Amino acid sequence: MKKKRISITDIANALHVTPSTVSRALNGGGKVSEKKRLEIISLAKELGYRPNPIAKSLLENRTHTIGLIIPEFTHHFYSCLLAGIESVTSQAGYQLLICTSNEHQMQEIKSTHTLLDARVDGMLATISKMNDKFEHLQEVMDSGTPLVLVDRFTEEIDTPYVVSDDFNGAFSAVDYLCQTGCKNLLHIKGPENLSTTFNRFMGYKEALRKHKIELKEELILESGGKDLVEKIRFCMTNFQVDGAFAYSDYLAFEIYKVASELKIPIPEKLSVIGYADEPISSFIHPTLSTVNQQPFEMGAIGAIYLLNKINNPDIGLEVKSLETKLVIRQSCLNHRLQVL
Amino acid sequence: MKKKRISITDIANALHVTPSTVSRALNGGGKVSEKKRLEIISLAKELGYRPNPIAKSLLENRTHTIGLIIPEFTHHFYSCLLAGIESVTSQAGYQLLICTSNEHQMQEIKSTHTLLDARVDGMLATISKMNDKFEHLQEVMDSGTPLVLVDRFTEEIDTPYVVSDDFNGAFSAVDYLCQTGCKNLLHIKGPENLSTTFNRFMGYKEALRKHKIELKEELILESGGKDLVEKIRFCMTNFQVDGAFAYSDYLAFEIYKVASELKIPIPEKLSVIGYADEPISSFIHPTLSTVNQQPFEMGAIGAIYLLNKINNPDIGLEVKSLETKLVIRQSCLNHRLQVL
DNA sequence: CTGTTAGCGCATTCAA
DNA sequence: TTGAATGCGCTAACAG
Repeated sequence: MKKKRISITDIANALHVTPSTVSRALNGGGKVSEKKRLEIISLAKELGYRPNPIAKSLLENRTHTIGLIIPEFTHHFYSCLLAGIESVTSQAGYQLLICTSNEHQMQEIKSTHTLLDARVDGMLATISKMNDKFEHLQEVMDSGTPLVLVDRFTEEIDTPYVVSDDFNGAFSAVDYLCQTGCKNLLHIKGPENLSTTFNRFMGYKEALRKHKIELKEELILESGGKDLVEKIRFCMTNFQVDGAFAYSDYLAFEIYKVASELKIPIPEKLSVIGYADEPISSFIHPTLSTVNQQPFEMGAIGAIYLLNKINNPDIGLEVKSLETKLVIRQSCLNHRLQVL
Repeated sequence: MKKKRISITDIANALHVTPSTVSRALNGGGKVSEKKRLEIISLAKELGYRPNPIAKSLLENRTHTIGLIIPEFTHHFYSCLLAGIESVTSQAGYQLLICTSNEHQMQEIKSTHTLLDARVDGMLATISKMNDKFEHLQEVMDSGTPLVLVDRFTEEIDTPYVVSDDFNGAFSAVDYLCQTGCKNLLHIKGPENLSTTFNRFMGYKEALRKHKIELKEELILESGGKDLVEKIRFCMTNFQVDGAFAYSDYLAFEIYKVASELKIPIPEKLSVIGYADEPISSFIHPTLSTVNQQPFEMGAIGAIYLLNKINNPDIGLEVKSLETKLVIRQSCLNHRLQVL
């Protein structure tokens, strides 16, 4: 059984004063005689008094709690995001209430309601992949609860966000491939309907354009279906692919598999760049070049934006497209680059 | 500004009844005339009324919230643990309040206070590595807040826990190495003062004893210092090491490095087994054999124990040593096993 | 069947 | 300087 915690009234009774006096003594507000003040404070300490934030929440209509919705926990990207968020919220004295959507819109909607019901002071959300409706987010906005979108965003909702600069991240990767001499560049796209998928694809296209390389539809693969490996195999056997840029590191590993099967050496005959800088990337053989999205910073900045908006609701719309870092490892040739 | 949510009183006023009546109508308790009941319910729905859990918490002295303390977020193990916990708690209608200790005792102590102050209904904790004092956990116990220890535990605190069966996990790994013919078995120990370090070491010893292999002190390495790689190199050059069991996958990778440097082929001349089944293990070359600890299950069971204790404080002490799974991959020879 | 009263723990009036 | 009263939103005991 949870023990009753000692309350302001308990110590008031013990000292034959009223709760109001104790409250004042403890909070410094109002005037309390020095003698009583010291008595009260020392007794409070002795009894291990700790104010009940629940009561204060009810009174102040705020909870010092921030709600977080993420698609899932087990991807390294989200772990880092979470760590970044936690580092700033805990610093600022806020608690973190966490929900997962499992990438399901239904669960995401449920989570927003849970967090709204919990009266969180603000909400951070990475919206799930297949979102096409945003009423639940609008509801959050309408309730007056500050909302910040992280990693993924939608133009439907007019609220601060922090995303990764996918366009330039992809551009820098493909640009590098082109600079090192690749001519036939495979791209494996991400899930449909995701802004990140679109933006990385645009970055890919832009880099090709810069290098005056014709865009070949047959080198652009959707990752959705079951037959991805076959499609990759088909491409690599028929189109002399010498460079590949994948939407994710995991998709890049699919390329590794096919290359190994077809005895195409990486990076000698094929340069590969993934996306996300999963820790695996630096352990796999050959180590995978990739684009680092700085998820920790993303989380931290998102949390800062949220705190800003909580503390000043009229603040202007803060948005950020976070710079990425191209990490070149063994999966890319680079001697041709040095020649340039 | 956070908008005032509509309350039971609002709808009471609108309908010219008292809040009590509304409360009864909405909760089904007590008698309310069918007519009023329907009126109230329909208006509540129309106005989007949602009960304020804060108020209920104050009244009931419980928050439907569970506090969680983990060392950090970014190791895959903890992500899975977290996912396992979340799956159970969300199912049961509990919220998750999360704190990190960053493996620092000070932060862990602060976190317990934060969660205690938040009046969580129960607490799940993975105690940090260097813990030598447990007053803060005793404080949690004394407050009457159910506590369950996960992954790491201490005999100082008499409360339910779920840990991995490190002894048998290690035993099965080393037993396998012995069965496949390894004679000189290196072991890299984990951090000092950790029960897991001790138990895995005991499993190692027991397996050697079973196979009547003499324990050689010089083949047992501490992982603490900076000079680990040198110590591994020294061992491998001087003692014809043909099998290695590391406290973690990452430590196993250190062995990979030295082996590669010394041109000792894995698994032909050296079989290696790590611990934890990090996702990296199945991507690295050669893929690493390891011991899977079932972190998701661990989290889930821990959460179940906690819920049990919350719902029935007098329940007996539930403890579990979770079975591990030996995962054999390319880093171990196995043909000799098949001969047996 | 329904209204009144009281109280969870606290801070903030207003009076004294 | 201190106490008394009020209310945050809700439920429960009691009284009609």
